[in-house]
Amino acid sequence: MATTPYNHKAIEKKWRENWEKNPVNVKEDENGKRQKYYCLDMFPYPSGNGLHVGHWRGYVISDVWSRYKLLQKYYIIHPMGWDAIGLPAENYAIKMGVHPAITTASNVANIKKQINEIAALYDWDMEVNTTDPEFYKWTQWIFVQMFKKGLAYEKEFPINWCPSCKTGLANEEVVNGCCERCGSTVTKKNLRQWMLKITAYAERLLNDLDKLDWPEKVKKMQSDWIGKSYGAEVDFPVEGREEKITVYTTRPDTLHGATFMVLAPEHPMAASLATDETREAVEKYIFDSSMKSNVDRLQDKEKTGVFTGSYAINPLNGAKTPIWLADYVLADYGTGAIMCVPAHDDRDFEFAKKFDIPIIQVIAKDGVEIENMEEAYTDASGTMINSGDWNGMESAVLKKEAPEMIEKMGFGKKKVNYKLRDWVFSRQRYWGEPIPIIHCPNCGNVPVPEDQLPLRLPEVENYQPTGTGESPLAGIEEWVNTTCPCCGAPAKRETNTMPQWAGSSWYFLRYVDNKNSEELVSKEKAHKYLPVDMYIGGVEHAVLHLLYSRFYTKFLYDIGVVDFEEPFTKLFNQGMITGKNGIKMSKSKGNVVSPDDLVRDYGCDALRLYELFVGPPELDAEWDDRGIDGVYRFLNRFWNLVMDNKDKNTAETKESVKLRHKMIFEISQRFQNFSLNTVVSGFMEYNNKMIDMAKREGGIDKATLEAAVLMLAPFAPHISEELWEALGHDTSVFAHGWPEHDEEAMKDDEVEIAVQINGKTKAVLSIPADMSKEDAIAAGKELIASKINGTIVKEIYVPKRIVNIVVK
RNA sequence: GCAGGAGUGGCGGAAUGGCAGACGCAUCAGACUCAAAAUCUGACGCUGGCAACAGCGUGUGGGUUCAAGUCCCAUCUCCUGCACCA
Repeated sequence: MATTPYNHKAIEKKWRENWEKNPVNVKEDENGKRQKYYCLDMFPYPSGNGLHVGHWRGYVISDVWSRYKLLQKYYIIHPMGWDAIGLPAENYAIKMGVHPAITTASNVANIKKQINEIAALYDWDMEVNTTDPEFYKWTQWIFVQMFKKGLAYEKEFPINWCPSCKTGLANEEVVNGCCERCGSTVTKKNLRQWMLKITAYAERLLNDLDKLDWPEKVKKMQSDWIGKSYGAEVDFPVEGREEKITVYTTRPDTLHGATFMVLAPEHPMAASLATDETREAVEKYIFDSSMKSNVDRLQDKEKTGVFTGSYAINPLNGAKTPIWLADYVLADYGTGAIMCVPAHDDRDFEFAKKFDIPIIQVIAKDGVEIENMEEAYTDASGTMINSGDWNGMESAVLKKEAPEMIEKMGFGKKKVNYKLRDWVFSRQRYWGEPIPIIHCPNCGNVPVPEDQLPLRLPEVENYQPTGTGESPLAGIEEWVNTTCPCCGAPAKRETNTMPQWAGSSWYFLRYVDNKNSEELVSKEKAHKYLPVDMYIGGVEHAVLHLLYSRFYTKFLYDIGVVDFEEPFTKLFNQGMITGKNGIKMSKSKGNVVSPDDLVRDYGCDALRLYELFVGPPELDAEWDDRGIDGVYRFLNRFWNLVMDNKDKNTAETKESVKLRHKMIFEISQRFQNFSLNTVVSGFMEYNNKMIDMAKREGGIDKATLEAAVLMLAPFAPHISEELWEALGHDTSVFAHGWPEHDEEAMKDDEVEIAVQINGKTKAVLSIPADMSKEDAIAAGKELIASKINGTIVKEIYVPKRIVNIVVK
């Protein structure tokens, strides 16, 4: 037995203090000997609830990976900070009845303490906090640069409005018609807004996804969100009028089958198309639609619509095409008007059936026209029928060629459309960065001069949201009233604030130069330390934060602040830790597991190991406290193994060297595959093997123990440091390099093979590893001779694995 | 509806087409102990058998292969995302 039992409390205390004095991370390249590795966590917003075991997991994953890279002789950028400005923090403050500045400060202090319990490599010199004016100075500076480039602009239009959060929302923040944060049904409100022209970057945001080492799922979500489609705009003359109606279609090949046209009720021409007979119904429909929320529109699966009384002329074949209004057509996509081909589109088919509109099939599979169509034929493959000159063409070919043909015929043009909309960037709330714009009656919108940034958020008595569409800042006269920086005339400040995403869109750049008062980040540091090599966080930010950050980075690239276009080279989404039955941990469910007790009883090292042992890091896992006993027992057994054998000077044997190199090889490979749960099981597996060997041979050599300690260090840094010291080292385990395996030393002389008949194992046989095929088969056959009934038709030998005798 | 992921013992989960169930939890038995805990040793997919052993087993049904959890086709269930984007 070990003379000193494993005492996690004493060891962890000792090494915390030690690291405080002598940090283990190397922060420089040591004259080119090391390369940088920037491993980043999605920074938390400092909630008052503190951390649970689920939060730990992401931070443990990133720290294990950082330390692994450190052992691989990189120097590590591994910072942490606080996403403390914005709605979540403000809502919490309102709930507590305390000013957000106070709650965020105390929450930050609290969570920082909890995060330190993880014993991660975080370099607190790099810390940033989005509420710090020295930080949001640059958040505002970026806005000013965007304004100067015409990418930040003002617009009044009906935006998504959350009646509970009392603020406007970006499209990305609306999930199934509800507020992403609070779940309230989102309504429309006509408001003056600041917008960011993210659509100007749609193509680049889409194309550059190819460059990224990101989960395919996230890339897909982003490309779906950007939603590029190829098609054509087609101009339909309106019978008896000068104006034309332009529709957008991705299926111009089906133009001959267009039997009606539908405009969104919000279309500018909608009301004017009514005739005396239809006017009343049309106006009612337009009014009713305007009263419907987005959710109602989505939920009413039954199509509604009204005939305007007017007709358009199909420019291709001169057919008279009735014009309808219907709210299944979206006003803000394409041109807000569509041509309808009921034979080949489900929605148009449903509408035509309901309102008894003719259906003309123009694509036929194998040239056969369907009688009594019961559903739309949406398969794009087939040949054209009922299509004049186009008859007989392959529809797939025509689909590609039609836009240009239409362009040549002079009644339309090729057109690419995106689902992505510009970003509604202003919020009618207090706890956000003030938008640095001054409204001057003479000069219009003037940005706050850069030397006057940061534009500080004023102290205010009442920070409750007003709900009127005005921010609480609008009530502070002395703040609102100012003078124009251009002409000196009395002017008013913008009172909207920025959304919570503003700071998080670029914070990762600031970590590496967080005290620079002259620049957002110096060119040298940006070049040296950025971009982020590994970004770790939950998948919930797939189209919010991660899209915005890419947009910001591309903009900063365009204005020469950084020399790369993509902020996060590799992305890893960790799975969520849930309570029993996969229920999300939350205070209200009462199923939150706090790490505090576990750290006290089992130690930080044990919890770090267990966080990853519960399952593959990318999958969700149900938390079960009982399992932590297993990793704790492992640590104790490993401790005893090292302590009992460290001073024995056991000589290396061929077997112990083989064991060591196999261990190094297998664990390294699992690390490399990011299979962190099997790395932990690998520790246990080889620990068991080392214990057996030590028992069998009276000891185990030191080099093998050292290799095991080194590889355990990223997961369990405290015990590893202690054991490393016990093995006679006076420098940190992290000053050493990752062990290398030797192919030759791993080779087995004897291997066990399975001997099968028709693929079923009948016996196991030990043979020399280099035995010939013929000999192996002969040996296998001899062993199972009594079980072979029938004639042998084939004999298979897979080296070092299997002999299979095929019998008929 | 569309897209992506998953389905393996009592449980969490392992398996470059090559002995399914590594590793761990729980359970059971034994050792140590006056006793318990801790620790150590062993058993542990299902069915039949005292046993050696035999048969069956990776959601379901087919297929390819000497050999399939793994590849192909079909199908069911669950989770996630998107959802009238023309």
